[in-house]
Amino acid sequence: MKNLQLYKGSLNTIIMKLLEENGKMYGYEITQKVKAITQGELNITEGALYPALHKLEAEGILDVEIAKVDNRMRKYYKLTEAGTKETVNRLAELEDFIKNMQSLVNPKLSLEF
Amino acid sequence: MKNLQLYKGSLNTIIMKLLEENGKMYGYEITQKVKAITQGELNITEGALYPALHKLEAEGILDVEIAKVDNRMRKYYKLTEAGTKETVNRLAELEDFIKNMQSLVNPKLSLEF
DNA sequence: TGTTATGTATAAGAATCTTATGTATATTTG
DNA sequence: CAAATATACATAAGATTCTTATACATAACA
Repeated sequence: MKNLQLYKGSLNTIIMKLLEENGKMYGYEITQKVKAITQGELNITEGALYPALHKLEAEGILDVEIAKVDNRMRKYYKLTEAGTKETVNRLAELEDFIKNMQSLVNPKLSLEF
Repeated sequence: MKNLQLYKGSLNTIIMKLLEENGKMYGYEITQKVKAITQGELNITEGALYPALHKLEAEGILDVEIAKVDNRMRKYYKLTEAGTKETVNRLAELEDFIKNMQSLVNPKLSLEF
């Protein structure tokens, strides 16, 4: 993941959300999708992505399915049942995180909520 | 910092923002303030806080001033000039980060902006 | 008098990331 | 057509940030 310390710890949540939305994706596709959505601001590095995918697979969050397209290997990942449930939690945690950060950074605004 | 991986990398920004707002604060005060603002959700641990403060001081972001209150030591930290400037950048980065995360997590919503 | 609160500090280890490198095929460009 | 870029996966070394545990010391409370 390129750019900022702030993104530390958010990669798993990003991966899981994208898979929840798109059914299945392969690694390179995830990097391109994130780059597109953030208009080039966030570039996930392979050194961060692939170990993260392998770990999520080992934890039973993701399933993998190997394919060959244009003579090149692709590893499609998708959420397992457990992974789908866990994604709900992660997204709730992310929402709380964002709310807390906004409260910290913009205390006046948070009084209105 | 207790709780979630998500908060990784956000501690420096939190510290700097609180100091920008409150002029000067000491370590323990920061932990209590954060706990109060997040309604107990975010508990900064000493093992994270003190090394972070020392590093920010070494980087010239913070100045320290030692005081003795009720026979107990306090180290008051405040932003240096450079620190004040840097805080503006960090807060802008945090805003971008939050926007990007919201785009990733709620793509439909982001289309409306 | 023991526990909790206040206050700072560090060390060992875990987790996550960057940077660099490696392998391989396909496509584009000069 | 050769070189560069894009596609696609992978890992290893090192940096950074955090958790957990421990340490020291005073004040307040039960």
